[in-house]
Amino acid sequence: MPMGLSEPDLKRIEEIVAVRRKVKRGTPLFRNGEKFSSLYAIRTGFFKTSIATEDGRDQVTGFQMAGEVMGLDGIVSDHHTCDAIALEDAEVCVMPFDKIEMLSREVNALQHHVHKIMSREIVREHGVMLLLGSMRAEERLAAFLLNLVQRLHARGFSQSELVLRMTREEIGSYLGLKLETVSRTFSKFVEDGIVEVKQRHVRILNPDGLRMIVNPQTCNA
Amino acid sequence: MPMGLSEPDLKRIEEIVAVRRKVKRGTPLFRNGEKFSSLYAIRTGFFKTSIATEDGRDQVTGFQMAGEVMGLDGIVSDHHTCDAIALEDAEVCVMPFDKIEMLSREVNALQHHVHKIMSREIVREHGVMLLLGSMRAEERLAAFLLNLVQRLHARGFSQSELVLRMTREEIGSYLGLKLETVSRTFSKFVEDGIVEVKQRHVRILNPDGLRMIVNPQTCNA
DNA sequence: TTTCGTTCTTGATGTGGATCAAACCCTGGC
DNA sequence: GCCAGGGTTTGATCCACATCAAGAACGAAA
Repeated sequence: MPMGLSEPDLKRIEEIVAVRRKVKRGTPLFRNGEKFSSLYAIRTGFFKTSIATEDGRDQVTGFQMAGEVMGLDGIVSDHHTCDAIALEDAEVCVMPFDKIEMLSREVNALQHHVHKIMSREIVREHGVMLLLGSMRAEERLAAFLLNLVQRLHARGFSQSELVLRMTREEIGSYLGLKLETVSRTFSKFVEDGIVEVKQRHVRILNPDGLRMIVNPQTCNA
Repeated sequence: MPMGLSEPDLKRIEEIVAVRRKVKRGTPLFRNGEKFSSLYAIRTGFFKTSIATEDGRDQVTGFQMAGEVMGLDGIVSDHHTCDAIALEDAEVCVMPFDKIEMLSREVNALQHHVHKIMSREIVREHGVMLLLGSMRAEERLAAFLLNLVQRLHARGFSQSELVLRMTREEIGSYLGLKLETVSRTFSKFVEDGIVEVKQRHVRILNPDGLRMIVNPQTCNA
């Protein structure tokens, strides 16, 4: 949240995020088709969002962690267009969107903050399109790992160690790969001494190696 | 734009979209890295947006036509993060974003409209992720064609005939395919009697055939 | 009109990742 | 502790699309 807000403004924003909701692991926070009414800010836990087609195809569109916002997809049609599933027990702030709109008319900083959150999501998805459209399996997984640790590090976790909250299949769905390919690519990285993998525990031994794989040019390692 | 606005509100919105800018074919409306200040609504013409990596990779993130808005990516960092190139001579409305924010504080309908436009873009990109992540070449091209004619039809053009404004290579970049594959897939569709293709002129002979390819289940044809 | 450059088509061949299959390893429940 | 079942690894094979290559068709400019 932006800084430098006046006392009464802060108070009113706090009111918006006052309502909490717990979501058990494996359980949906919302589902495709449900009426949209609120955005959700993750307090604790880890989510995936995914869309499904009638013919059983399934695409994970993102993994969300503490501090990130879900539900933006629901604004346009007043209904959610994807599923948000908790990958571990989680707690979210329920932020009624009409209240957000009301308050952001009066608090400029909130208004701009909301716009930035939506713009950030658009830019993130551009990056995913680049990944899905033009990268090879190793590049995709390397980019994925780098992105995850970077976000975790920004939240005070290790730069080199992480616990995957999702299955190989979910990673594969997100990256446009089959789970076997994800597994093989992990094994390849281990062989090359770039990472250590013990089930869902990953330790990055050579971050520059990963960067090198994603972008051979801009890397001096 | 939403209906049912009061006379003075309409007047002020018109002021925002008063400034026009012409963009010649092949020319950028804005480029990655440029300072962000305005959103652009297309009046006439056709654009592509794309992102480029240092190592020469290039991903077309969308094709935009009359009535659609570009520039949303620039809000988050105050700088554009993609290139917008006119694929034919075009004219856009320049909408200063600070004015949009100012006015949308007072005109609720405008505020919600802006939110919907951003949400729509997020949902559109989810669809592209599904396409890139899980569809085969024929499915991608069929989905692409259906999407294009649908949008053109909504603008009063034919349901069955369209002129592609972009090259095979640009289509390929958007769909995560090489230009040869795009060309071959077109040829396949022609063989199957689904479309007629004469260079960039496409006539859809069997729209259900296309729908069938995209989604075999939900189709009775 | 001719010419040049870009775009497009088509063929031959190669390959990265999908698919199919089997075994292994955790974890949670009893 | 033991068992059941989801999750993971690894191998063998296949195939969709990429790559490489050569023309052909078209449009713009001279």
